Amino acid sequence: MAVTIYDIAKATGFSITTVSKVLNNYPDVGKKTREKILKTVDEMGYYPSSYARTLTTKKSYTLGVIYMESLGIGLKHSFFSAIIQSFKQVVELEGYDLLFIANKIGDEKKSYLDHFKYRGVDGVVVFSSENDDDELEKVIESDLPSVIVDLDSANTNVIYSDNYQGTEMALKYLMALGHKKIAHIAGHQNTFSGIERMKGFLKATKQLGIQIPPSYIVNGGFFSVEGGKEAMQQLLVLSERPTAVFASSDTMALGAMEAIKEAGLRVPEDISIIGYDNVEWSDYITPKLTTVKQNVDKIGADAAKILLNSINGKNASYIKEVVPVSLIKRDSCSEL
Amino acid sequence: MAVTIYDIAKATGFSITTVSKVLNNYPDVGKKTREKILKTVDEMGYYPSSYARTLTTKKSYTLGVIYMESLGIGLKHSFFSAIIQSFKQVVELEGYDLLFIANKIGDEKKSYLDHFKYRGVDGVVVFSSENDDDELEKVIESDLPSVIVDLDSANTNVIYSDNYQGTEMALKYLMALGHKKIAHIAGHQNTFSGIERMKGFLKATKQLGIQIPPSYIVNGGFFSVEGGKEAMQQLLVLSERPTAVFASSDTMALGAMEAIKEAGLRVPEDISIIGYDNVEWSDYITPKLTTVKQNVDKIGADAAKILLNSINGKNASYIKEVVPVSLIKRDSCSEL
DNA sequence: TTAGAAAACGAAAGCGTTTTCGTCTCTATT
DNA sequence: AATAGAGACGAAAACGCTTTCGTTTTCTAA
Repeated sequence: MAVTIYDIAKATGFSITTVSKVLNNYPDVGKKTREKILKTVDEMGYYPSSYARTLTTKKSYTLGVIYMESLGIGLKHSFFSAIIQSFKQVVELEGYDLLFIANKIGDEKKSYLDHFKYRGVDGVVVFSSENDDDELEKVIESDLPSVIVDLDSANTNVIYSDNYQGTEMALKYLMALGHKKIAHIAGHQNTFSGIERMKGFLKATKQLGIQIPPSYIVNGGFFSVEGGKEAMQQLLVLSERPTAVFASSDTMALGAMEAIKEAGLRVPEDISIIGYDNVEWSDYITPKLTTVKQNVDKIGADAAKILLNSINGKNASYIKEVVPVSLIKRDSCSEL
Repeated sequence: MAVTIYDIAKATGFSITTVSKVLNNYPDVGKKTREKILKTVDEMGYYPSSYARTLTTKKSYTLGVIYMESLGIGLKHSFFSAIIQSFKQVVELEGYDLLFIANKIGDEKKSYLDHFKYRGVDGVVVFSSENDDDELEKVIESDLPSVIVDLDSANTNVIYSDNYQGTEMALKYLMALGHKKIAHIAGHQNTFSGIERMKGFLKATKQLGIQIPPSYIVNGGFFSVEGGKEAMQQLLVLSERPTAVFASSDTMALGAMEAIKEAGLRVPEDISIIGYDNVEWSDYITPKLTTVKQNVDKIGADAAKILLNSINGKNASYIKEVVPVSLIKRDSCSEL
């Protein structure tokens, strides 16, 4: 059907070897020959077959991507889609395409790893905050170059935001405003960022010398608005109500704000709120949400660079990169 | 490196033909043979090479996806990422993987079409609202099966929301509330949805028998918050101010709301606002935004089905599917 | 003019599959 | 006992490319 290297050879009168050579910029081919072949390639609309090529070279210029859909968010989560976007932009420069796979081949359910090997990807990037996934673990421990975003692991390259710095910044800011009764709406504890931010909260709070009663730490579930709302309601009925709340995500912060409003209180006058993520709409809600911003562009781009280096054998050992975050001060916090 | 069909053949003492046959469920192989081979396949951790397989079968079980990044939104746009998500889920069932390509191979910039052919994809899905893209046109007009989302074309399968129905519903709703002075903040007119909603507005408004002065139609740019705000500001200085505004997107509606607030007016008491898209945060802002919801899940899933049918030669001619929308009534509109 | 070096080119093997068609061995039928 | 047919299996070609290594041609210098 499509025109092959043989057609070009026949049309030009040279051998397929020579055609292949000009296609791959080999030096040992005459100038006139090269020009003639190139011209014919163009005229006949020839393009090589990536399959045939990969079959012999063992290099597919394809990167596998996994993202966790288990929470039902997946691509819709702007945190991930933004990272993927910037990731894609840098790998493109090197000629790599992205393959989103299903974890089944044909009829049988196959593991991600098997599927990636089947597809012959050169490397894998995984976007996931979720701990303890067997399939994931197999990919990480395999010899396939990989980088994993927003999760820690000793067995491959990792990159994630500095959750400790983030919580600490938030806490310091709140304390600078005079708050001492600070509560934490935690993200799900099966999630890397949920755990880290919780730990960060505990640590920073100790360092900064403020006492946090256990009742000030409530679980907000899977980073949902509803979860944040319910968590806040628990906080609201406390005899000694917190004056500020640090939520592990903007969605939960939003839920918390709703709960506060429904209780007839105001943000930030009665209770200050600080979120995490700086999602698109955090600047649009009322009051505008003060939040910790993750550097998604840098995370995506650096993840790409790490993976590319790993593929090219330039990484001696596994890289662990922790990306700084920044505090976006808006209107949801006020002085006590 | 990896174990091939030859290794299985050698280990079991059968020929590669027979091995291949059991792998592909051919009937002419003995029961014991089949079992033995299957066992060895499992033990040796064999998986076929998709490249070798595709090379002979011409079937890659790979679908190309294009989405427009020109507006700088791309994957981040929740409208697209939600559709991709549901699209992916149905094609996965048939064993297809998704390939996100760059529009270059190696060093040279190549067209999407060339790249898709190079990669040997079985079909292409394009997510784009943008008219007049040359590269896109080439893909659409090619013999590659394709489906295009949120854009109209006579040369391939298309699927999009019923923008006429959407605008009409919005307008009727506004009129039922007593509004007659209704303005439109239009989306960019190089965009399919921008154009369609504008046309829909004109048409419905005529049918419903209300007069709209030209000054009531303002351009909101590329569906940005900023653009919506500026557009609203133009509306605000009119001698006869509209009492309701239909914006072509939630983002622009949000911008409009900001402009109104800054002008010291209130939504919906002074001006009613209705958006389009039902983005995640439209339920979270104050007041909660009344908006037209697109059925993204259905769009994605049906796009997948259409493409799959097209690949399997089941579509006699090109399909055009228009998906109904629904009106989400919230708090940003009130009776006049 | 000629030997040797450099430049151009091609033959062939190999990559890992699928698939057609042929061969061989049974079993069942007459 | 002979034979037709079914059941199992394998040889070999084909898919489209890359790459090594050898061969031929052309050029340079003595």
